[in-house]
Amino acid sequence: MATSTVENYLKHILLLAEGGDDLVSMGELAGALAVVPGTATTMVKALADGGLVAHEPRQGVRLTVEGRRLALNVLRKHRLVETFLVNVLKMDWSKVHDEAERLEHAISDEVLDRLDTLLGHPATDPHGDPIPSPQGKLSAEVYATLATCVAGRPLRIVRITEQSADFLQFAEQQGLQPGTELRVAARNLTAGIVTLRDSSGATIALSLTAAGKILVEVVK
Amino acid sequence: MATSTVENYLKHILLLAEGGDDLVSMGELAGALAVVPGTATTMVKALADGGLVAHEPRQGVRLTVEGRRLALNVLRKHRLVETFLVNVLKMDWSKVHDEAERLEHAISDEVLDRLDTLLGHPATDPHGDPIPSPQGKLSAEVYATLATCVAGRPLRIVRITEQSADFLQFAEQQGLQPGTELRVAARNLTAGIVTLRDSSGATIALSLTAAGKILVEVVK
DNA sequence: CGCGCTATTTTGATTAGTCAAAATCAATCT
DNA sequence: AGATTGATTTTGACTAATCAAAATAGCGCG
Repeated sequence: MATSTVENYLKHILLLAEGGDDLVSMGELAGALAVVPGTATTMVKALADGGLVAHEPRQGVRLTVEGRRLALNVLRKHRLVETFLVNVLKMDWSKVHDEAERLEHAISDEVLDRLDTLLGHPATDPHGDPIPSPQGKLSAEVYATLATCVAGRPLRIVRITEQSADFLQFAEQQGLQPGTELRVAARNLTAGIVTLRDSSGATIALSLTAAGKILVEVVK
Repeated sequence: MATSTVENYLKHILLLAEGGDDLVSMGELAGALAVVPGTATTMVKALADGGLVAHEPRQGVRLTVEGRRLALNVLRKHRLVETFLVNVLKMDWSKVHDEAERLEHAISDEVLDRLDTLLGHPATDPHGDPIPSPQGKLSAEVYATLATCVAGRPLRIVRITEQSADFLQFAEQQGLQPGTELRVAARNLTAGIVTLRDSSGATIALSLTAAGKILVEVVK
């Protein structure tokens, strides 16, 4: 079994490779892991020996097929655990990241699957980030809804999944249409109300049901 | 923060001290932790430096007040996690121990509290072992019920918490009275049925409600 | 072409935890 | 008492992961 240090290196290489090409520099990697560059070099060479990454000296590092498989499994654990902590344990989302950072290395694949079932196979975590599928697909085409996103993150509306004229008209009046950028200001699960704030600073209140019809993506 | 190795040493010293006096020999400790005796000696001296245990050379080791506090916290995490895995995730109880062994070192005190609330502040884990209170009381006087115990463990009835004549008469007819030794043969939560097997090998079926009225302790 | 800047790699040292095997202690048994 | 036995402690060595600081390789620029 990979140590949790190894899992962390793989996960960060995956995340850093997402934006831009898939070759990650030692500087970036060391920064993300909060270690000095020399440490990253040493570890990456060890990972390369184990067949988990390919190291191009002085250029950077890239995941092998096997390394990517492991990295996606860790990322899946991280995001499902975050979803569990927010949706089931009602934890404040600002605290869940650190918690998930430790739990992602401690839970077995079986617990992972059972959590997934308990949560109803969510497609994104509460930040709107996509959860890799069990088969290791990480789709950027999966969208969160306004009902499942935590407050704070800048979002952009991509689709309204409700065709009734009433609803569409209401949405349009509120300025809620594909392309609109906004963020969730507050989310009250017990009251079933989601409050939004658009770029002009105006707030809009929506029922949880209505919010669930509006697909969004995270603005980078 | 104590490393998970330190937490494991403390937890095992606590558990080994339970039966008999509170001085634990290096041999016992090394055996429980699956390390060679020399390793246990080295670690125990380090723990003594940190004020977590008192080491009587050639005699054994005992927890300090602070060490006991930490050990009870770890044990509480272990047993609540086990309860969560069995009651919420419906995991097979034979698998939960190893899982909890890892998770007990990964969850924060906040998650611990929220799990406790989610589970309704259980007094014992699914094995019938008492869960230490948040204040660090580990009561041997807390009993599990036949409704909450997993199958397999040898149990002894200690009390029937139902005074109606009907119920007591039924219990007596089935040979279910304080002192009777038996074990849970099967437990079907969805059907709400618990099947018992007494020392003669006979089986008795009970509703979950009825089983919940019968307090038991684990036979050592 | 050669110089210097910056990122990367190498080197040497450190910490936590471990094992194997040798040394030591204490208690018992003639 | 003296020898034997069994547990405990000590010693020396190892692995994984890290840092600090020195060495090196590329790159662009004059």
